Amino acid sequence: MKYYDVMLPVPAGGIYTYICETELKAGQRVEVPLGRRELCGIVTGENIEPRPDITYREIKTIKDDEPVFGEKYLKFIRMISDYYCVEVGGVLNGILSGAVLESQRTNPEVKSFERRDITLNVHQIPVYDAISSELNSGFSVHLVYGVTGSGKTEIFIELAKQVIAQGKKVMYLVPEISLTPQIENRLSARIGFDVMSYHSKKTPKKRNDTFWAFAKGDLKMVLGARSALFLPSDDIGLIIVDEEHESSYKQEDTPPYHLRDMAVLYGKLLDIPVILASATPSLESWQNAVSGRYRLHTIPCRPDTDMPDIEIVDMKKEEPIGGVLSERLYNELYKTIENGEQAILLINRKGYSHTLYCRSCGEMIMCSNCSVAVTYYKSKGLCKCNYCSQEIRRPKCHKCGSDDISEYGAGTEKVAEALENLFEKKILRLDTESATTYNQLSKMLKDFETGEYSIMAGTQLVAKGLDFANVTLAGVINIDNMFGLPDFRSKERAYQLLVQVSGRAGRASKKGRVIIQTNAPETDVFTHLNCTDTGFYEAELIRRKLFNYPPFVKMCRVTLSHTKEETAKEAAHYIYGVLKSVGGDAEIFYPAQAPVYKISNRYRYGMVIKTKTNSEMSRLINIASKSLKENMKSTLRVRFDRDPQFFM
DNA sequence: AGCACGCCGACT
DNA sequence: GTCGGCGTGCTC
Repeated sequence: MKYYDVMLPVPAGGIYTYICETELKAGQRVEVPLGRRELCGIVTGENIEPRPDITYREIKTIKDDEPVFGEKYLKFIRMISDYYCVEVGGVLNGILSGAVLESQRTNPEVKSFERRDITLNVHQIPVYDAISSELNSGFSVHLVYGVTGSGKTEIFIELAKQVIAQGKKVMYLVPEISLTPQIENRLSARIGFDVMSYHSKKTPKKRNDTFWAFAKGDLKMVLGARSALFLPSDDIGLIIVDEEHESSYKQEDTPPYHLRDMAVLYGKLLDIPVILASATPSLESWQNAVSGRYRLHTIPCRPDTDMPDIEIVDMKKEEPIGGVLSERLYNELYKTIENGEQAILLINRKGYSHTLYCRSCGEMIMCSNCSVAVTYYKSKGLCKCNYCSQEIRRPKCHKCGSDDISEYGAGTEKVAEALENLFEKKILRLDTESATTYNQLSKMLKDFETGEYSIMAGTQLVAKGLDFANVTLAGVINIDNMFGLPDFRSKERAYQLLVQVSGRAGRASKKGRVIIQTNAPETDVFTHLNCTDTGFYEAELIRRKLFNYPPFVKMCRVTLSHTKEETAKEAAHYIYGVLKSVGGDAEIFYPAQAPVYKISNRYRYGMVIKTKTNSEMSRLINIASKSLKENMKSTLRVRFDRDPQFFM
């Protein structure tokens, strides 16, 4: 009879000790009683010093004959726990679905078939060779920098084949995989084995199958979203993070991890290579590449493909047609339709949102639980709060009680309406409201491809990797509101979005045109939009250095929330005092109401910490966390958002 | 996270 | 009188 520590998905703690008659190894799953429920957890090891003041209970069932999670995997969880100041139970809860943790092992078939080989071109071979030579030299990070369509995927496939041939496994991580399931088949055909995908929109059954096929079965390569990084396996040989700059890689829930950073950390722990890829890298990765920490591999523009002409239209000199289009963009759209070609229009939603206001007193309609304006969804005929998800059917003014409510601003719906009136044609509207499921989206894309629509107008979704041969015009209706956001990355995001939209036009034989409407044509993001022009990066790095922003400093946003405003405020000031006294040369901002100071009836205060190094940040937030636990009410919630991506 | 215990408001 | 609201604290 021995005592074993078991890691459980319990947010407030995580490690509990149990008695077991059978000999157990770290990494095996067990079912244990906790309070009056039963939970599945992972054995982390034997406990040789059980405490006399606790009556230990017995492990109920042993779910695995052999370990499923390796020692390195368990270490990885502890590292995430330390880095983000989240208990291991909270980490486990946030990275693995409960259903998978409780699942019974399955043995899904992984088919193999004759693979279709492709030879790499002269631009791909040097990159392949450089990375290939380091596949067996332990940990290294490679930043592959090249436009969409430059053939990055082909390079990764060849590298993956090499890793698989050595009996190791490959993780291929992409943002929003649920929107592009075709690539699963494309990869399979090229690899010669089934490649399964793993993401939250898959059915629990399919997720379990992929989990077991990768952990214990014959699945050699998994394609997945953020969560796929946490599929355990003993012999992972390569991790690829595509579109590494995507901010959707940052998890909003606990733990607030960034997939790219976790992939690099895991790669270091496993001592294997990690590939990051993007046409528009994050400033963080770019700086790591130019400083030599990461190897930079640039795929040059293909000389045989004409890059689109990019034109900036000064909207200050325009009288917008239909309230949205410059004369230039209107004429080009007209010409495009007449030539039987297609156009993609980007409508940047942020700051242009369809909020509601009261016609009698002018007040904006706010959510009753949160300090944000509600958003109006015309197609559904209701209002919704994007923070607490509350829906309101008959909005009323909170100030004067009037129900004479009107909409304000122009979202995708309004722009699409205006365009339909101008061109007397149906416009395909593409955004996360009009395309909620993959099937819906898939149908819309197909309808566009077959030429049923001439114009596709939508949010950032239209910029993401869609490839239509007949699209010759890309238009940006509005982009300026992206610059004004209270976020040091706003320029970087605008730049990345513009480069991506530009890449949508003229991808086949026809030359493309890009028209960008703006009120600030002198802004420098517009001047470096061409393929692998690094001018923006150089200028932006200087600005980041000058103003002390990442990648030159480490950042953490501390948010404290409580149902009583005073308690949240007090806690914030208390922590500020603690940090000031131990902070050394760290920059600690005076606490203030969070940008959204109330969410779901909890008041939020926050402050930002900047330090020179990660280890200094770890030291500070660990002190803060401990001090809060000892001196503050347990109902107070603290969140340490390290390397924050969003400031709203 | 769940789940129970416990202490205050309005109702079969 | 009790039903039920959610604040508080614990689970090996």
